[in-house]
Amino acid sequence: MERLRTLRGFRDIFGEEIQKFKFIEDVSRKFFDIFGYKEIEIPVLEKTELFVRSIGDTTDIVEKEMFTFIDTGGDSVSLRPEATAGMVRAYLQEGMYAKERVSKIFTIGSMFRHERPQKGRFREFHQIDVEAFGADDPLIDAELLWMITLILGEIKVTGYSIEVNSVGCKECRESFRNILISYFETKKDLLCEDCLRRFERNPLRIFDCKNAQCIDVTQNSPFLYDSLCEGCVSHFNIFLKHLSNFNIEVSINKRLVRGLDYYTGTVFEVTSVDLGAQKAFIAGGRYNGLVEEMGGPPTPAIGFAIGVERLALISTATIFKQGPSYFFAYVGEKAKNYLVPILRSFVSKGLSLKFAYEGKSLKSQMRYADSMGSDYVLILGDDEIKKGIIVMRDMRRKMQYELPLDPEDMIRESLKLTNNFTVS
RNA sequence: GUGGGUGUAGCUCAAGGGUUAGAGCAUCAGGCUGUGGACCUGGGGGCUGAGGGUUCGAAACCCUUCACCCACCCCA
Repeated sequence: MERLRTLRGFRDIFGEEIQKFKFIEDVSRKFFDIFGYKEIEIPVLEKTELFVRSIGDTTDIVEKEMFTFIDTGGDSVSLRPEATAGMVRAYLQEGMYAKERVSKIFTIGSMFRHERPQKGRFREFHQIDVEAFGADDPLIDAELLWMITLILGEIKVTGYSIEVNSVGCKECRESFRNILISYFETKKDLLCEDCLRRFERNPLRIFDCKNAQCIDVTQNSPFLYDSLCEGCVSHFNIFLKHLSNFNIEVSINKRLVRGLDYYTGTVFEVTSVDLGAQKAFIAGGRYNGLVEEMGGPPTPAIGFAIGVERLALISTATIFKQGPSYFFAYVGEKAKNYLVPILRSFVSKGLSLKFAYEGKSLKSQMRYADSMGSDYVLILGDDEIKKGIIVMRDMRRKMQYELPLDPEDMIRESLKLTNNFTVS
C-alpha cells in the first residue's frame, strides 16, 4: 500500500519551525497594535475575477500560477495568490472608507501559487499582509518601513537590506512607457527571449532581468526614476527625508519594479543574501489607483507583505521556554495511583507535569524525563509512600529534596525551592 | 513549463555487478533488581522510491515513471 503524502509544494509545519512562525506572528501583532493596525481574516477562496482585475491579467501570477477551478455553482474561483486584492475587496465591502479617514488593517494566512518549488518558495506559503488605506502622505510610507525595521530587530534578523524606488503615478508611467518602447525598439536583437516577451507586455520589467546582456542594454537606457513627474519626485524625496529622520538606511534601486500591475509611486523590497535565489522576504508599495479601479472612491493606499517562511529561514531568534517543568516518575502500581490527584493539582496551578504512560524501570523514566528537558523529577515508590513523602530531584543541580506527599503541600514546598528558577 | 542534482533503516550517509545490504545518530533493553546526560554490550528495525529490461547473478548497468532538492522563469 502506497503511503499518501502532501502535494508538491505543500508542507507540514511543526516542531521548531511552527514555534518560529508563532514567534514572528506574535512580534508582528505587537507592533501592528502599537501602530494602530487592526486584524482581519479574509477568505482563502475568492472569485477569480477579483485577482484578474486587481493583480493584472497579463501578470504571471494570474496567467499561470493560480489554483483556479469552477465550483459546483459554475463560478470560476481561485485560491488567493496574495492578500492585497482581498483586502481591498473587504475594505470596500465592509464600508471601511465611510467609517474612518484612514483604515489600517492586517491579515495573516496562507497564499497559494502553482509554481515550481525551490529554496524559500512553496505552493502554499504564509504571508503577514499589512495595508493602510486613505493616506497619501509620504510619512506613512516611511512609517511602514520603520515598523518593519522594529519587527526585524526583535525577530533578530541582521544583514538585510532595504531597496526603494518609485514607479511613478499613472501619468508619468504612461509617458515613460512610450520613451522606453522607442529606446528598446532599436535594441530588440540584443534582448533575451524573455525580455522580448516583456517588451510586448510590460517593458518596465526588462529592468528586472538578470541576463548580463540585458543588463548591459538597460545600462544606458532611460530610467523611469529619471522622468518622474514633479509630484512623484517630490513625494519620493519627502519619503527619503523621513527615512533619514527615522534613521533607516536604504538604497535606491532604479531597477526595482514590481510584478503586480497595481503599484504606483513608492515601491520597496527587503532582501537577505542568506536566502538563495528568492532573496526578497518583505515587499510592498503604494497602489493609489487600485481602490478606484475596483469600484470604490478614489483612495490612496500602501501596503506590504512579509514572507513568513523566508523570514523564519533567516531569523536567528531562539525560542526560550519559560517556567520550570516537572516530571512524575513512579515505581510500582501503588505509586501510579497517586499520579492523577497530583497531576490535577499541578495543572490547576498552571504547572507542567509530564510522566510516562507505560512506566518501565525508573532508569528508563529518568532517561525519558531528561530527554524531554524536565527540570525537576518527582520520584514516588513504596518507600516514599510509607514515609508520606515524595522525592524531588533537581536535574541540573543533581540535588534531591523530600517534599510532603499531599499535592497542595507538595507544590507549595516545591515552589519555595524553585522560585529562584532561571532558564539556562 | 525548462535545466541540473539526489533517491538505500525514523535521520545523516556507506557499499560502484558476486554469500544474508552496513555504519553513525535516534529508539528499546541490559550493564546499574530505585535515579538522567558520558561510556560499554545487545535487540528491533529495509520489497535499496516504483515499474520494466540486460545478466547465471542488480542497490549498482539500461529504459520508463514518480518524488525531493537547487536553479531558470516569476515572486513573499
